[in-house]
Amino acid sequence: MRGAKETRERILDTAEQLFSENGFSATSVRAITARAGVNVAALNYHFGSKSALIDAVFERRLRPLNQMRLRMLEQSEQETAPGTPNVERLLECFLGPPLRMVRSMDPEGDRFMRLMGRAHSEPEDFFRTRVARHFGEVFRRFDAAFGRTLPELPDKERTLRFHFVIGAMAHVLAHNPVDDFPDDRPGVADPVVVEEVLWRLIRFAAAGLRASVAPQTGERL
Amino acid sequence: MRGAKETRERILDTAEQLFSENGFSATSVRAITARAGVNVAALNYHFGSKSALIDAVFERRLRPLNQMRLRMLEQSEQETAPGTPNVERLLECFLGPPLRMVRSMDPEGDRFMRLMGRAHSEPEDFFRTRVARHFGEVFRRFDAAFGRTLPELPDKERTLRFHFVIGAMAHVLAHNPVDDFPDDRPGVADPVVVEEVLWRLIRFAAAGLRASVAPQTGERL
DNA sequence: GTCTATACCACGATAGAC
DNA sequence: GTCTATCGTGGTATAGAC
Repeated sequence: MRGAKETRERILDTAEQLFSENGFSATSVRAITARAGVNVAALNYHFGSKSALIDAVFERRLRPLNQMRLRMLEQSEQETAPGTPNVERLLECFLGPPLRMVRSMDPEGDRFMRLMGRAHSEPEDFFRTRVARHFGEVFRRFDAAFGRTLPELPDKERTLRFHFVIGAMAHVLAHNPVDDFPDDRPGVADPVVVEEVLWRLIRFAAAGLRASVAPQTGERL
Repeated sequence: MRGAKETRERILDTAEQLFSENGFSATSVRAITARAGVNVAALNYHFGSKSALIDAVFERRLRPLNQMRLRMLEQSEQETAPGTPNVERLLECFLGPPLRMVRSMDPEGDRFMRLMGRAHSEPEDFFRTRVARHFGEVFRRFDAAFGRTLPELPDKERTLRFHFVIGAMAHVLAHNPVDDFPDDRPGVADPVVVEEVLWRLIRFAAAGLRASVAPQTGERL
């Protein structure tokens, strides 16, 4: 009746929507296939399992997003060569694509980014094995770039601070306080609000990354 | 055969352990009751549902933790009266109790804090309705305290930055990069490492909170 | 009031017909 | 490629022992 491509894509869309609304485990494959108008077994045929379907949902969105991050990173490094981009510029390359995907072009981007934030705290081996597979290279590339921009910062300290930035980003993506931010509740799709929050996050993170590595001893109180 | 108190407590302990190891949905009530040595219906008798059991697990740990936070906040405000505590001091009151509960006194604390980090990204209404019920007052109290310490910062900006701090904290709690931090892999229960990471997070967050509210216009690139 | 035994229905996954 | 039938397991509800 329909082409295979179409069915696969529709299952993907429906799954992404239901996952973002109710979470992964609360969403049954029967609910997905029912709304997509296909048989339960069709899902298993195309994806093998519910777990693999979740993989596919992430894969579809994450690849272009991370490609965008790396492309922006390369461009910013070329523009500033032979020097290095400043911290704010690096942060925009890293935080801009995911933040702007929330409530920008398509409503699907919004849904998916809520999923992303959520995935950062999934059961032990979820984030590590699935998301980290795509995220690993991006993490290392940006971690190295930060190292070039902040050469005085010890490696361990810088990497830990990068983790702090990722945590702040994930928190914003998961339950976005973006909505509650302005006084005059704009439309949820207002790109101005996203841009404001993005730059406030960049400024916050830049200050944290640039903080001096303190003497530490006897600092309590 | 056993007292009700004992059974309830044992279910709670077992559930906390299994939840932290495998996540909420991956842990079946049958697995919990089997390991606890009680019947499935005993769980439903004491807690009503799996969802309510999750509530109870959080309730038991979160109450004393937030009491500790508020007690430390009050003490720091008394000690600095009529002035206000500095940002670092406030952050220690807020971040210290949860961070130190990881790998400090009892092994249960470790398990539970992984759960806490995980809960920050649960399906839409999970964190908001369950955890936020206990967390709401603490959030408002500390948000107000930060407002007194950083009076020049606009309210919206400060609250958003507080969210960034919470995100960084949650990320550290969930998958703690604490373990990977030092070169010479100490015992996982080493309180020195926790204290180091705590202070690095405090320093990072303090710098971010103190960052100037920028002119913003034309800041890109 | 505290708990066990057990039944109920929805879930994820699979085998096999078409 | 798609569907039907079916299996094992999940959360929950009920009956009744003590």
